[in-house]
Amino acid sequence: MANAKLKLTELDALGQAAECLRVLAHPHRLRMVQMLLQGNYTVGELAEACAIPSPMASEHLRLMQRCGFLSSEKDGRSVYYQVVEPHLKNILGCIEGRFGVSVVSM
Amino acid sequence: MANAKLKLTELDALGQAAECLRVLAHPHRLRMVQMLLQGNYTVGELAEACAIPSPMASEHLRLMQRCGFLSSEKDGRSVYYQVVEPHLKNILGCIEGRFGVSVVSM
DNA sequence: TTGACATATCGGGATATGCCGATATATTGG
DNA sequence: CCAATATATCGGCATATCCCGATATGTCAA
Repeated sequence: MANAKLKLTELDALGQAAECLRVLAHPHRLRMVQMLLQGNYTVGELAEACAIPSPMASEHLRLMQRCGFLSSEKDGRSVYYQVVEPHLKNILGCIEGRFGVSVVSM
Repeated sequence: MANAKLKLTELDALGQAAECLRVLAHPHRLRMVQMLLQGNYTVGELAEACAIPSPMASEHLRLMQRCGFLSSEKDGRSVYYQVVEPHLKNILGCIEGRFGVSVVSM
């Protein structure tokens, strides 16, 4: 396999990609992204759906916001988060294709 | 956003997905997968492309093999690895779309 | 068989991450 | 103002991960 034409991404860019994947690589954060791809939710609603206390949900959301996945919008004493990274939809689609989804009423 | 119909993946399945993403979330492992999606390479060739010693490449490859991403095939004193998880192609496609690729002769 | 090479595995030290309790900062209603 | 609610932040402990040096296994060539 020597002297082949390869399409490669620079190693430092792959370092950034790895950082993004590490941020995504958590079950609660994956569920939050999965929900936010389908609608608007507050910190408290996301926390409840993950069965974790709100402060911990807030930390996860802040982490995803700092790496450019999410943005937030304040409304009264609630804060709504939205997905702003377009590639997340595709990646979540991969995960859903591999690990399954079921329809739930919330 | 209450009483909406949501498509959700079970939390324990998302835990498995998160494990897979953590395995993938490393620049050297990403480069190895990127190369193996385009051809067959030995441990030594992958190590050289990542600028790391072969024993470390071997550890990365074993990790990816244990979680079902890769399989290996021995040929003399070389070992060739291949991608066996079909979703990796799509995920790497996302990463390349987001972080870029360039054509390289190796 | 010996020496060289390719790959695999082991042990440890530095660093990062997840989680939790506690506390802090808004915002609303009474 | 006061109490209650929603969100954010801080300190620290337990654990996991990364990387490296050293060693082990397996294969070939002479």
